[in-house]
Amino acid sequence: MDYKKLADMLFPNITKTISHYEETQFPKRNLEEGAMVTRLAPSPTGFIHLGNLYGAFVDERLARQTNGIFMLRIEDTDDKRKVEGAIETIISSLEYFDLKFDEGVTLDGELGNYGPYYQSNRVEIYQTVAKYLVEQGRAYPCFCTEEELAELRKKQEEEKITPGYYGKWARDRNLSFEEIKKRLDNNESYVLRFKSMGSEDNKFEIEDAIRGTLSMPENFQDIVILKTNGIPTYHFAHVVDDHLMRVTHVVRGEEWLSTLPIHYELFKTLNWELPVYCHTAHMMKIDNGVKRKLSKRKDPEMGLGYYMELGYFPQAVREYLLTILNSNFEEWRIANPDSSIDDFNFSLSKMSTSGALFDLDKLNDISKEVLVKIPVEEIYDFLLNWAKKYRTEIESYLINDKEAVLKLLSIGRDAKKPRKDLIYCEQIFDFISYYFDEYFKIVDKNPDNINDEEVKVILKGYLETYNHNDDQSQWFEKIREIAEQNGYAARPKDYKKNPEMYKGHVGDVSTVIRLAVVGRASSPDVWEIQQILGEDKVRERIKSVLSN
RNA sequence: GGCCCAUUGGUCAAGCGGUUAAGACACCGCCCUUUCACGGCGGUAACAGGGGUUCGAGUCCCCUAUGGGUCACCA
Repeated sequence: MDYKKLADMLFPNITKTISHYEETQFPKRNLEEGAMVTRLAPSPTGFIHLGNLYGAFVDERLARQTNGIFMLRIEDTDDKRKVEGAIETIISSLEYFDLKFDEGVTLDGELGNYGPYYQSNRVEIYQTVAKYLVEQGRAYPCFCTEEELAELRKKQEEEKITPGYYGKWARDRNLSFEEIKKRLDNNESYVLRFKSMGSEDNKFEIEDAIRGTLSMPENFQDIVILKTNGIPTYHFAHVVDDHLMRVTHVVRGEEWLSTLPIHYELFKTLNWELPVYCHTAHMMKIDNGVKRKLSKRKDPEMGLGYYMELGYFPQAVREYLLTILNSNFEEWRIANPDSSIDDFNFSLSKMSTSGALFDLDKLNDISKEVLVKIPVEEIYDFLLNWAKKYRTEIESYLINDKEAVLKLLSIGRDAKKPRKDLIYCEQIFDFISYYFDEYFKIVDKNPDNINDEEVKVILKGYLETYNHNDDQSQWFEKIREIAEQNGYAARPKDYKKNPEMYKGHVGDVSTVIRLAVVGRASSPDVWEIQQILGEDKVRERIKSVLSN
């Protein structure tokens, strides 16, 4: 068989060679020693979840840490899956979480010299490589129809042998030139298959930067590399692109592990250097007591949009991700509470190989720690931006009462043991919403030992003695007096010693006041809140309860 | 079903042949305290099971179980 002739017949329009691309168009990158080139290569299905962010974060850390390149390539080789606006969603979601690309697809065009960065625009490149494989006798056209393949599979399953297109089952593997020409002239459609030389019985070893040495069987399937429409499959595009784009580290989910032998054989056949593979564990979710992989269909709350709508801070999410990404991060953080995460030495070998369950409690806890270190002005700005996008009805409140909001957010923050109340925007607004009359509402109940009559007595006394200019201790002294006058212990300790002597203690009294002013049984310091509310609002709220 | 990967408390996880098997989150209790939050102290709770190898096994080997992944002209 004259493979050269076959190649020319199959690809008459392909005139460039691989070395043209390797030497002229996509030469080796001139980066410093050890610089890693990573890529995020999503398909534009429009949905991006926490697991994707997890993987993207690995890419980003690696590139950032080594002064390498982090690029975005769109794997749009399957138009059935294309979703309108998906790319915008992907880019803006990642941007929200502070993941910025050095190269590749951006919101306004493409950046970098190794493009195009849409795989659909790289067809000529793939075909050039495919043509080479045909010339080498390592790729051939296959005219089998879907039905024929289904039948083949059925037969193989009945005989209980490994299904697939390989060896003697590869019907079109040894078609003669004339036969192929005849079918081509006949306009029959075909796919291009890779001719595998591997054997199921042979094993090979490969290093994975996360998992260590892997032992896998060789690939032996004649996989499709170009589909009927001339577009490559993932396997082929991955090998060609990551080689030509000079990617050094391929970070991807563990679902790719089982196709690694295919990629391995492709790289070897083309005599290209293998990238370092990094197969990450999946992020899992607990569902009816069982752990399972995150699913885009079943787990919309795992979508990044969910966190953006609730207004989680990117710093918090990044920090959380890092704790599950690298097991020593938390200890490092405790030792270096004020360092930037850029100073943390992220390491692939410290990554877990089993899937982590997403833990919202932990995220929230980390978020509290992170937010307490962010200046209130910054929190305010973030909150406002969030409101502009997701809660337009509260935007004007935040703007009109900016000073008050800043103060509300600051209560108890700069103490030696600062309060850690703030987690995410939705929660933050709820936390301060009592300030706004339109949102103020009494939601909790008075203590059981205090009936409505008693409540009025207490509030009446409070209103009569209230002086907005009292300092905090003067103010609380008065509350103690009210407590005592009405049969409550002025100090909780007294009450604990002799509970039968009192109706309750000063805490009960202040709860009544807190409820009238803030609307909730739990809140930061009432005196501070009152100072922010202003005298009129305080008196109004007390009066309103009294008049009920 | 074949192949591949995984398996330490409720969760995330240290651990690389000898440890009282760390730590964090969650939970519970106590303390601080006018509530809450913060903080402090303490507590419950784990090596999936069975065989080996070894003086000694969470750590090495084998089997089983469980979970996950993958077996497309999807990525």
